[in-house]
Amino acid sequence: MAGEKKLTIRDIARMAGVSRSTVSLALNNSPLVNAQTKARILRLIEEVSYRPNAMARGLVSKHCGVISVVVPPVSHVFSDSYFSESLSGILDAASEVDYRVAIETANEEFASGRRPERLFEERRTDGLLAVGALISDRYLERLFQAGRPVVLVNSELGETPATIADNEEGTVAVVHHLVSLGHRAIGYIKGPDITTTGLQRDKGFRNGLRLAGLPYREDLMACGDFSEKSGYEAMAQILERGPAPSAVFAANDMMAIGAARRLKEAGLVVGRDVALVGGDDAPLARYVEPPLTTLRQSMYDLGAQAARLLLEWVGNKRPPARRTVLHTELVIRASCGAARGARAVPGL
Amino acid sequence: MAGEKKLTIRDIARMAGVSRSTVSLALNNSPLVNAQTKARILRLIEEVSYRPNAMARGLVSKHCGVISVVVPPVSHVFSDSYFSESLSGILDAASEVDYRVAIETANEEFASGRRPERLFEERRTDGLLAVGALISDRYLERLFQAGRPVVLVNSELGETPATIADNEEGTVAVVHHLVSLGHRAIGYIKGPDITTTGLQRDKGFRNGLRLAGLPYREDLMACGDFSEKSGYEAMAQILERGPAPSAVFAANDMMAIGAARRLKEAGLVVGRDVALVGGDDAPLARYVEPPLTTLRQSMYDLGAQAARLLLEWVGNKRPPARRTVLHTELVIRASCGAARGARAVPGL
DNA sequence: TTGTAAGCGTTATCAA
DNA sequence: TTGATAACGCTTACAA
Repeated sequence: MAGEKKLTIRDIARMAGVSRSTVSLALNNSPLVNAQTKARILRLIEEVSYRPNAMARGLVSKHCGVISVVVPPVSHVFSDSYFSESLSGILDAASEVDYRVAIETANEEFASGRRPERLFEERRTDGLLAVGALISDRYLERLFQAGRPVVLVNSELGETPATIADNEEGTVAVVHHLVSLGHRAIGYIKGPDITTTGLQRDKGFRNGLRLAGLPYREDLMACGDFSEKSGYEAMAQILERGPAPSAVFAANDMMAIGAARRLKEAGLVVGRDVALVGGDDAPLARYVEPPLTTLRQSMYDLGAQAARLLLEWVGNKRPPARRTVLHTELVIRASCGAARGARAVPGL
Repeated sequence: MAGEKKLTIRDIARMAGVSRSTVSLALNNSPLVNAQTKARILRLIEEVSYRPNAMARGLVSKHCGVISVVVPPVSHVFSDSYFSESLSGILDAASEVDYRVAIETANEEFASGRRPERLFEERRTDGLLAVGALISDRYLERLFQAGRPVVLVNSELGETPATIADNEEGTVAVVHHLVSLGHRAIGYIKGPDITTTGLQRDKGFRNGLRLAGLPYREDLMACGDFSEKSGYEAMAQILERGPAPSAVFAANDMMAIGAARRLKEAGLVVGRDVALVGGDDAPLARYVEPPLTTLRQSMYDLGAQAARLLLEWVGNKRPPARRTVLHTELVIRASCGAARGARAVPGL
């Protein structure tokens, strides 16, 4: 449509009556160019709306202005607030420094086919962010040790730089809260051992019991995989073994919601007969009936912070501090039994 | 770490004892190179794991291997299945042809600052996908008319190529279903007029009533903006005006959930006293109590299909057919009153 | 079928 | 302070 063909730095140089390098210097805001000349060139550039070619720039500078976010290959991965919120944080942090964000799905051949290293080798990305990596994702450590800029969002993997939430401390607080409400037999739906969050919350749960002088009861525990279904099944197992505990802690909200479904089937009313606590503060948590008490970790902040670390690294060529820890927060809602004096927060 | 410095096409040429252009031809699978030579070169490339520099390639080919997805600037945009599912579809379609996907947030200055045109001019993207664009997003038409590859996901904007769902027909089916259950007074929570989906469902609702020989009753209608809160408030308005209708259609699931909250406050039981239907089949729809009957549109498919169209366009340099229409599906769950003989689908 | 050479649009080096 | 000129790593006519 637009009859004009693409302008290059040559055209600008000619139009401004200077050389290409002068234009380049002006463009990159170098102090080596006369302020007046610079202003004149920049004005011209604005007028004719010239845009430097990013690929030509990148060819020389060795930077492409893109960071990549690796997410698990689940089809509805972004429906999970865990990922969607961290992505929002990442996008905001990247746009602050005019970087673009690309998404990579970690399908089966991703690690085995050395896709991440290819991304770097082909110069398609300047750095990698992995959200909710599993401890089996060794390729991330491999990348880090090869000197690639990599930051983990909410997981720990050896020395690889990461942002994490203090889920262990938070879970101690969860137990403390339940105990303070008078609960002594606390059911536990454990998260997967291959996730940092699962491990952290497990440690916290056990510590919490210890601090309260309560025993860790295997008969009240069952394992899940963070899915709703697994929470339902874990709850079923626990109920089969004996009388229902007066309180249940599930390592995340989806499992808590599954557990609630099973409890309801057993004729128990969550919030009255059984106190229930989950984790993550998923959007769903406030819509279920009753609204779910949960251990909130701000995935938005974890994502944004990780992106900032990564971008700094890319800029400085020097890895940042190994870990950044953000705080979790216990959000008390009706599922915990407001009647017993707990501070309740409305569902919406 | 790795002591070896980056290999270039020169190195490969030297090692293989051929010229650079031969390597290039082999790399691009050209028929102009001897099959044996090609095989030998490719084997060598594999052995030494040489990776062509994408930016150098792009500088010549004028393609960067990236398409961009524009999403609204809402912080939790990906928590909305509408966006997250379409993104999954887009990712899968892009990976089929080894393209990468970048995310762009359409914040205030996005359109006014001509960000999208910059992306193209700076050669940072090969094409644009807009998910759930508003009819006020005129910049998308502008881009299309300037010859830029743009495809809309689930919206219509002049001649711009798009994939859409047949929400109008689907909504006619919704009304038909409610009428067949015996409902005559159907409450209506209307979606925003600036969205294609809102308009489609509005047309469908009116058509459905007309086909059933029922009047469109202003007193049973209120407008929302697709948010849970707006659904709650719209329902409140309708209830203030008179006796509750026996059925309510809300133009999307979040508004339906808000409406359910208000109905519950009014002492009405959804699925028994009032039939409720939403739209989108959000993940939440099956978790609320009772599970929500909804008009499903597969955002995954809409996204994937749009991405395929876009990528074809980028490849061929020729715009695809103007529109692709995918079907919606009425998913019947308990909120519609299984007791009246409707086919019920379990909540999970 | 293969090699030579001329770009692609920048940045960076080094004189002037 | 500015201007030639040489990279950057690849593709593609064109020649051999």
